[in-house]
Formats: sequence, C-alpha cells, structure tokens
Amino acid sequence: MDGEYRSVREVQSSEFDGREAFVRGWIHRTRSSNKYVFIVLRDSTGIIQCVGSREDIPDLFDIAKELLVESSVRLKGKVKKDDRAPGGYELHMTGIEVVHAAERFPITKDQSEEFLRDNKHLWIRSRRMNAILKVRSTVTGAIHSFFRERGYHEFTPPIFTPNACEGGSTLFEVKYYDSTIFLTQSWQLYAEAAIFSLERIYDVSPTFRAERSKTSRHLSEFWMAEMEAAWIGYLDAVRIAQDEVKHILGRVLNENMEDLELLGAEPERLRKSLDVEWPVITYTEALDILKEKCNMDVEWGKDLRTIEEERLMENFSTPVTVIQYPKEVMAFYKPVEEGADAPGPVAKCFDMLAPGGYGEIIGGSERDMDIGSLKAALEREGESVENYDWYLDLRRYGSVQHSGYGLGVERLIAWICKLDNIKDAIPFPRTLNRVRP
RNA sequence: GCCGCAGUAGCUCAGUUGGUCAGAGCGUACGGCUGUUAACCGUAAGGCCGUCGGUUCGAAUCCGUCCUGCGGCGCCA
Repeated sequence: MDGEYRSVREVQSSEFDGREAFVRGWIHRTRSSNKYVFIVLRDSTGIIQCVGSREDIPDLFDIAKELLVESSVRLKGKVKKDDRAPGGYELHMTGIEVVHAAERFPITKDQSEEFLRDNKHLWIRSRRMNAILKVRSTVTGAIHSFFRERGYHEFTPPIFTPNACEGGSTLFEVKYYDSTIFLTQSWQLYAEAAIFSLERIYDVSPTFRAERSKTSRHLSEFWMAEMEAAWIGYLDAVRIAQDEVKHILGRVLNENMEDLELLGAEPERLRKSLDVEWPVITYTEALDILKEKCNMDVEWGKDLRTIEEERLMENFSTPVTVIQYPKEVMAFYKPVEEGADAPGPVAKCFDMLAPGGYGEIIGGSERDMDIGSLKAALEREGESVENYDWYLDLRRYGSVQHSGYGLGVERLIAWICKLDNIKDAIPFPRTLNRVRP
C-alpha cells in the first residue's frame, strides 16, 4: 500500500480528523459482529481503534475478521473523531494489507507473573512493558545528560575483573582461558584509578552479583549508574546524588506522563517531592527515629535491616539520605569521619533510601586516601593485600580526596513506576532461578 | 544459607471426608448477533492432574523423593 505512514500517536489527534491516513503496526485486540469489525492497532507510540463495516468494505471485511492478535498489518483509512473510540479518534478502514498473519498469541488475559516472565520476549510488546521501557530509556538518558551537563566524562570499566570489591562470596566466576576470573560487581576500583586522569567521571553499566537473594528488590544482573570525582567529600557527593535523582524525576515527569498514568504510578507523588528539600540524617539519628516513632530498638553498630529501613521510611515521603554508618559494618575503603557525634567510629558514607519500601537506591562514600589504613582494613576483613596491589598504587602517587556512589537503575525505575517487582524494571531479568528467555 | 507458598486443558483457576472429579471461564475453530470497548449467545476440539515411588479394593486428593517456579529473611543497588 502506497502512502506516508504515520505513527498512531500522530493520527490520534485533531490534526488528522477527517483526513485519510496510513498506519502500520500489530493487532492489539479484535472484536466483531455480523456487521462491524473493530481492530485495535498498536505501534510503538500507542493504540488506535480501527473500524470497518461489511457494507463499506465488503471485500476486506472477512479478511479483517479473521486476523489474530499480534498479526502485523498496514492499514489505510479515514480518521474520525468518535467518543466511543479509546483515545477519541478512530480509523475507518478502506485498505488492509496483512504483512504477516500471526499464529494464536499465547498471552491473553489473566496471566500469572510466572507465565508472563516465561514469555517475556512476547510480553515486552504489552502496553505496560512498553511504558516501563520508555521510562527506563528516559532514566538512563537523563543520567547521561545530568553528568555531561556538569562536565563529567563517561568512563567505561572492564566487566571481566580479577578482583572482588564488595566481598568475594557474591561474585560470578567466569572461565577465562585457563584461569578463573569474575564478572564485575562495581566499577569502583577502576573508577578510582580514572579520576586521577579525568577527575569527574560517570557510567551506566551492568553489574553482576551472585547473592542468593530471592526478593522483589534483587537481580543477579542489574545496571548501576555510578559517579566518582576527585577533590570532593562524601557530603558533596550526597548533594550531587540528590540533584541527580531530582533531575531524573524531572525528565521523566516531562517526557513520560502518559506512561506513568498507564502504569498507575501516581506521578503527583513524584512531582511533590521535587518541590521540597530531601532529608539527610545520620545513622545515629535514624536509630533515634526508629526508637521514638517506630518503637524499634536497634543496637548501635548494627547495619539497618530491610524491615528497619522500611519502617524508617514510613516517616518520609521523599528519598532520605542516611549518612555516617558505623565504620565496623562498612567496606574497607570507607574512611572514618573524625569528630562525629556518635557512640562509636562512623564512616564517611551514605545510603539514599526511597520511600514506599523500594529500599536503597544509592550507596556511596568518600574513599580512604591512606595506604596504611587501607591495608589494615583489608587485613581485618581477611582479604589478601597482594590482590589489591595496583589499587594501593593509587595511594602512592598523588593521592587526593575523592568520593563516589552507585545508583541502582532498576530500583529507581521500580520506585518511579511504582512496580511491585524489580524484575519488571529490566527487559530480561536474570535471577537465582531464571536466565531465560 | 534459613523459612514459607505453588505446580490440574494454550492461559487463569475450581475440584468437599480418598469412591461419576476430568470441570468452568478465557483463548482457538465453526455458527449467530447493526458500534464493539480484553463485548455477547450457541456448538466443538483440547488434559500422563509437575516427576518417581509408597499407602489403599480404589489416589488429582494421603505420605515420601526429586524437579520447576515464586515470595520472605540475611546481604545488597
């Protein structure tokens, strides 16, 4: 069929009312009677109802009636405003070209999450997944624009790595020629090397963790958006992190309102959070809040557990940054904050927690500059210092104050889209029990 | 690593104390219906009741094993 094809979004507007239009896409729904056939056509931009009557298109009527869901078609017709049509406009078909007649599509209504995930290669066509993936694209695009506008350079770390970073037990082993190495858990060690060249860097890249976590907040393969910068302390990094997340929210609210509405994501909740200051509290203050408002007694020095984070966040409607966790429970590279008002030594570190039970979306810290205390911390954790020889070199040649953090892209998307499960925030989730499709 | 839940038609699920319990809806095929909103009405096809074993005259149902998936904790983003 000859003609200039328009997106469904374009055609769903007063601009095309009364005019002929060509559209192409996939059949989303069909309904028919003896006299009328209704085809709801889907393309990447939306859906439009297309109608034909036996009287008007006798040659095409039976063809239209036989089409199964997800068949690909090109359609020609006249656009007419009609309140009965979803979206307000419908196409009165005058031409139908069947590009490919689909077999019976396995996904219908009333699907279990398990079945949908088994068929994610097909479920990805759904309006819901379409909306989530559009938000995801905006989120990663916004991360790039945020840092680039501020003079950061994108820096790409290796994915194969010989080193652990966050503890050896959660690494995926990979056969590498005649030896065994690991998939990266964090770009951090390499980022710390790179800031001596580029000073301010960021990335968005995949991360692999073999944690045996079977929760709605964990993936074995997820994407982290990280930053690392020289000459800044961890409180500077907190400010940047808050600005980054606000920047992302702003972009999504700007570009994905329809998607958020379709997902039932209550975008107003996000917009409100942009107008207010986001709290920064210390770990010690968090314990006070838990004790006073949640009736939870946490012993100082214990890391906050999931239930405690959830209960703490019930007191807030915006993300909250918790700083200065006990040094004891933190990774070796996080330095001590001297002179903090706390019962024990605390680290120059922070976590940003999202409201609504979405958990930690960002973790970050200042990095220890001193080779002596780094070595001591590694030994305390039972690591072999030799494995970190090149990392320790970074403290031998012009060591400077620097800080960085990592943002969990899927957790942020889950919060923005109000998803029940993080597995829907990534196109093809990898978990403890799923690597297909 | 610990604790829990679930596997019956392509899909979502019923199935009582073990004894017409092989069932419904959706989807599909065929037919009907003058505008439907994942319409409606009729007919039909479609099942090793996850696996292996046990108890029993008799097992979808009770017991055990294994497999698969899901969720919670811990840990993390």
